[in-house]
Amino acid sequence: MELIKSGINRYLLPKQGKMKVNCYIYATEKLAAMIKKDNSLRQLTNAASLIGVVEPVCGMPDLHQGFGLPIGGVMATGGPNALISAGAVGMDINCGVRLLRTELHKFDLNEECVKKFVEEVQKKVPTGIGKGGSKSKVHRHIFQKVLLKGSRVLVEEGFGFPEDLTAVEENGLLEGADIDAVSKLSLSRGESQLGTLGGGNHFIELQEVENIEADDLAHHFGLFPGQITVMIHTGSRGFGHQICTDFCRVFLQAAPKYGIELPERGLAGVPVDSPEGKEYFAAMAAAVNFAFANRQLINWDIRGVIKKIWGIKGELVKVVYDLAHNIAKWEHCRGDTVLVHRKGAIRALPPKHPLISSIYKKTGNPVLVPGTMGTSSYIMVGTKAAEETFFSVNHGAGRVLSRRAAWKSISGEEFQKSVQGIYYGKRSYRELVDEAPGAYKDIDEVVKTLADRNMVRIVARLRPLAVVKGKD
DNA sequence: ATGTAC
Repeated sequence: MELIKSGINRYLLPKQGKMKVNCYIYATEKLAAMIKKDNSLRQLTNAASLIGVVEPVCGMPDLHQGFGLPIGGVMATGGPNALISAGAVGMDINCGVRLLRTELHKFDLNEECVKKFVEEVQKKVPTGIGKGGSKSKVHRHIFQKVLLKGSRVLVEEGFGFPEDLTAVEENGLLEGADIDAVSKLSLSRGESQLGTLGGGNHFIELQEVENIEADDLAHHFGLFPGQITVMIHTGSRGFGHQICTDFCRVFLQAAPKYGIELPERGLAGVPVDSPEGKEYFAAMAAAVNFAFANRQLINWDIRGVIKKIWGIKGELVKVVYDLAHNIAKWEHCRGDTVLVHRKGAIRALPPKHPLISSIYKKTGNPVLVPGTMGTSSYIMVGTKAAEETFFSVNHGAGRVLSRRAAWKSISGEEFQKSVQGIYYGKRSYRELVDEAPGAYKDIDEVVKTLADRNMVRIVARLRPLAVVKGKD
């Protein structure tokens, strides 16, 4: 597939065949070469062939093949033919990241309390998939309320502070959720999973601020050099997964009725105003709210751990920000209101944007980009130039090896070397190798791609000290 | 990502 260079770190995949709009891929030369190796460009052109799609379909520098839309894909739809696609949001609805900041400095930590942190978090937060990872401590009536009202419910129930809510995308609530739109199976899978981490790439990481690149912004975000932070990466667990599965089936069956031609099964979509489209949106919103609340509850557990180990009050552990990686939302961009599907992409609103939470009006919303379990994470902010991607930027490093390939090609020795100095508890090579840094692209290069285009500004870099991961 | 498959 031919990519035409089109400005700094940007390639045009021109409209051809059944495509209705152009695609843009954001990559350095090196990253573009990686992106060409899997099926992700084909998937972007398929998305660009859907009815009602708005130009351009975007591929982020961490782009890689997924189900339907690739991970790192952004697809907006609009106008009378606006389509909604469950596959273009992804299986893990509102998979996302929350960052906490403490008043601790790295000099306040020693090896012993870093280990203690991991042990205590493992004790408090259920991890892994299936039964072990699904022992929620909140009552069923809270679960149902959460689906409709988001993370606010947990604050009301005593699992957070009102201040937490102002530091969450959409204040932790996507309006329009409806429990009747959610299958019984989703509800039964979800009700025991609020406050659980999951497996795969989900994690809780203890970090230090290793470098600050924009003093003014870092100061506004409450960050200082050497500071200890905690990053939470998780989503809507089996609840969102089941909703995606349910509606992919519904959409696949309903699409012909609306005269929608599907370039591939994973992109199955229906008009957003159709009964099926409305029902999916209502179910997706419930999963979005579940995931915001999931991170809020884990946040609360971490406050407990920090208090136990360092004696620091929960109020002094603040939320920097919390945002979604997998979501579809109506957003205002370039004089239009469009339904932005982000699948492995983050919203990065520039300063003064009307949708930004008041606390970040002056700076733009913090953009949290996790690295891998062995490499640093980044905090950035979007600029006005991010308008060309519907204010979306890359969400992580992006896989370069599949799980199987990682297991086959990364040796125990290589794995150990790549996570040296990072405490990850009593987890084996076998359990973690598919998350090895070597299975991912170079986060520094990925982040630099959009920074060099001035679509983002780098604020700070966070170095991992310890990580809690679930068993698969 | 995920009761890793219907």
